[in-house]
Amino acid sequence: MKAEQVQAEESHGAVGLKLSAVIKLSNAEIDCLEAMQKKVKKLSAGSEFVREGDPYDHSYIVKDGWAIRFKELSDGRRQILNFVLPGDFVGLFSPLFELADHSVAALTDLELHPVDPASLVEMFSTCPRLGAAVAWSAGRDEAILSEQVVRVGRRSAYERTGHIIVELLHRLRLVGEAGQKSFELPLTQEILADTLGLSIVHMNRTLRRLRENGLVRITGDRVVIGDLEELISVAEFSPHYLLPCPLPRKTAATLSSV
Amino acid sequence: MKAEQVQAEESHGAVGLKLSAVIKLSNAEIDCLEAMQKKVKKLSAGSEFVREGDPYDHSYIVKDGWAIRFKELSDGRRQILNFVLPGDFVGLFSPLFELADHSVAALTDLELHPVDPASLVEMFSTCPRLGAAVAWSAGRDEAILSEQVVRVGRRSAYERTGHIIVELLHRLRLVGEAGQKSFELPLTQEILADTLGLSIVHMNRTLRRLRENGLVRITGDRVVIGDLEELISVAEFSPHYLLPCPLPRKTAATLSSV
DNA sequence: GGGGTTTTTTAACCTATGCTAAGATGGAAA
DNA sequence: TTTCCATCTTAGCATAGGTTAAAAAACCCC
Repeated sequence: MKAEQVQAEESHGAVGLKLSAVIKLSNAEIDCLEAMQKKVKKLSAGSEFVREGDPYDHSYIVKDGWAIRFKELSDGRRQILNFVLPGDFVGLFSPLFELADHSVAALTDLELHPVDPASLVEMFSTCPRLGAAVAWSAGRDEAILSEQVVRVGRRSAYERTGHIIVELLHRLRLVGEAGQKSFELPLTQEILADTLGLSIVHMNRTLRRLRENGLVRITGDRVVIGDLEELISVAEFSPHYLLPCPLPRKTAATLSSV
Repeated sequence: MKAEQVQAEESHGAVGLKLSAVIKLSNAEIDCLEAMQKKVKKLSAGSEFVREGDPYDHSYIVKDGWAIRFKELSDGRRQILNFVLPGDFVGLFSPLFELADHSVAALTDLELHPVDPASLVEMFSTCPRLGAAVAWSAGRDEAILSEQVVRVGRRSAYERTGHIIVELLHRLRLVGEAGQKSFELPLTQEILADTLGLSIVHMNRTLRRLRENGLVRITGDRVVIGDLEELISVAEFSPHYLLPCPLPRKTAATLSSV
């Protein structure tokens, strides 16, 4: 944990860690990134800080903690769209919309950096390479959402569960929050069920099966993966939608000409 | 059909129609939009023009026809992520990625405008308001994908089917391709099933039920909605994630200062 | 450290949806 | 016209996953 902390500091927060996997950050870009992380807003676990149908105000960068983006139906059914982890953006495009199309709630105590639209626009024009990295992050979020559609639409409960665990492992590793085969998972089985489109009871059955097969053990709020290779194979997990690929040459050339 | 054609011409293609619902296009912006629609690439129905795992090359604007974005699992299961309609962008962010994370195939004969990354970047810097409208379109695509997660994760087969029909009605209306309660639907029940995460047989059963209840009738490749209010209510459909809202005042102010 | 709340776990039973199979329909090609 | 192939439709049966209920375990808060 200490080592992770230090590395995070050196990389200017979780978001710095994430983006520096895409571009090597210059000093100007580091300054720009730091400028966006001046303010800190603290929220406690459970607070719903974006509500579907309400007017948007800010975008945020998550400094620390977990959140969920979700939608609810009138009879109480809830679908979680995605987990929001340290280094993630919340509502990056929101300045372009009048009203929020989904809600966001803190799963743990949360530290956010509010980012106002003007400084975002400025960032895109003064640091285009950094802007491209941020846009990469937005594109990756969309890829994660796509994978969520496949998970929920075409995979069995067993496959879904394995798949999201491996996804979280990869995403958390990138921001220095996971070991080789384990990580903190600060959420209940109900939350998992609402993410994977399952009932709580079947979620529990499925986790038991994964445990009995030696693939994954969840104790308290920690996940330990017993057989990662087998899990990846069962879930048919391919990490390429998550990987930070350094900007393609062509794109880099285009941008640096600005 | 004639009237629609004419309106589309006046608005500089389906994409012009869509974006002009967000910002009133200036002459400079119209020129910029036209410049992106110089080239036309024609593809015939069934051709898979983006393949998961292949390197990306272009972004496209759809001039005419339908396509699907989808992913496949190794045993043949397929999940369609979204339909691509006239006026939509394909792979807007793709220049930022090395490899495609999903495939795209033409459902009908297709006319595309290839857009090269350099002219996109230029568009964002020379016509920021147009850029904002394009970003709005990207954000809306993400909202559509979110709704797809909810559909597939938490709605019944009956609700899912009603919901996507109303969504398509709205999306097509915006680009002048749907009447008040009917539109062309150039796809098989298999495609619908792969969109909604259902088996073909159950898709058929569900459509029969909608027909028997007088909500929707699909004949050949045309959808006619019998009772739109009831359909919206059954599906718990709310259009706000699709609506073109003129850019919020604050955002417009921020952008025009650039 | 005890009482209350939330979460997990299990069992028994039920249903929406999947699967297999086979006939009907319809359009394209020859 | 006839043939062929894809698509649609229906029937009958199978099952993954939902529901209800209730006990056990874990977690809080005084």
